[in-house]
Amino acid sequence: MALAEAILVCLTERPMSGYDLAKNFDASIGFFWRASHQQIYRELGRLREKGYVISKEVSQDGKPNRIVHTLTPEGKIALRAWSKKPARQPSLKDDMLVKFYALENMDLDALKDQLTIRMEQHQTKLSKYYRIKERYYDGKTLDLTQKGKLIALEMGIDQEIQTIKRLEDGMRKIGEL
Amino acid sequence: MALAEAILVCLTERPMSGYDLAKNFDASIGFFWRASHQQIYRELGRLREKGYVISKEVSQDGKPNRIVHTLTPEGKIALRAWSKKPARQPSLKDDMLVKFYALENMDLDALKDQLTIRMEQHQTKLSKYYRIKERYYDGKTLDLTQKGKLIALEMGIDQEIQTIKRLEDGMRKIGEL
DNA sequence: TGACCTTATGCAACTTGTTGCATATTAACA
DNA sequence: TGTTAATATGCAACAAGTTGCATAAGGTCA
Repeated sequence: MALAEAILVCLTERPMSGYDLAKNFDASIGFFWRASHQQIYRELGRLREKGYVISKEVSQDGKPNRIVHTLTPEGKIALRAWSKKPARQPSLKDDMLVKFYALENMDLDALKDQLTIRMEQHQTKLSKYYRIKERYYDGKTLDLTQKGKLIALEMGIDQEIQTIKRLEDGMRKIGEL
Repeated sequence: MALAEAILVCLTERPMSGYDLAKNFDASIGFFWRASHQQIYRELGRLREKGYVISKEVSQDGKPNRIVHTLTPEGKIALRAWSKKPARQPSLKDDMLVKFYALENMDLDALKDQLTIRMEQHQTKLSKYYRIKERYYDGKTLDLTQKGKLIALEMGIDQEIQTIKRLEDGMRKIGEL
């Protein structure tokens, strides 16, 4: 389960509240590991129990109190240990591929519409990646942390490009039937 | 939830037992939607409750009885209805990308080993796909059912090729650090 | 003034997926 | 003769992920 580790990774940067983490997941590490705020809060509870983070309530005026979570040395050790454990291969689960597989039983026009929507979604994601790359990485001097993030980002970019190509190809093929 | 539909798709071909379905998932549709036999049996129970399949016990001598599940007209209608519902975009969840993202906190040598293993796994999958393509599809006259399966297979092939390239690229990049 | 958005946290119920185990029969093997 | 593999089914417990809701303070818009 990499959610715990994804949270620990975020906390290496700086202490954060659950809310901060949820925002962070939406914007950066969440490209590679999606999680809802409910999941994050539950996981933070477990990380606290294990002693991988310590949590402190901070009062703010006007807004509700924040609970800020800080990575402990034990947490950092756990993260390092995780880096040595084999990464499990991601499960290729895709409705769309099942639909292609079952083409005979499908409504082709509906499938084409879905393909179009999917292509747009991937295009949106790609544009987002490009914007981040330009803004934070292009033409900058990068340290190791940033270089790692850039590699991950570039892998994400390639993945989106290839996915869009593949979907276009699928669209062409069902058009030729 | 496409597990129910993946099972229904399999049953459009012919009535099958849970065991047959589990085998089938290992060999064909499971490339795109993985499921354990436990999951399949549980889901078959639900499909029976909804009236999408009917189940009959068939005695065999020597071996334990099989429970053979047949798709009902209601099941076929449900499948058609599903084909019109938007496909949800697959969640890109990948340990490896999280590890790249968190490069600074990772053990680089361990990461390289993991990359090598991952590349081999994808290579194995690719070879499997090629064997199936050669054996069942190349140079054959295909009906609509088979054409759909071929498109899905070709998308799978492309996905594996691109993934391997991407991993090689990542390997090269961390080598250059 | 009411409706809605943002910040901030979290419970409860449910579905989905994984792991481990249990049962039963036959055939092949060493 | 005992072990293992293949066939065939399934429960139980747990982990992970989703959906819906609840709370609470303040700000913005019409």
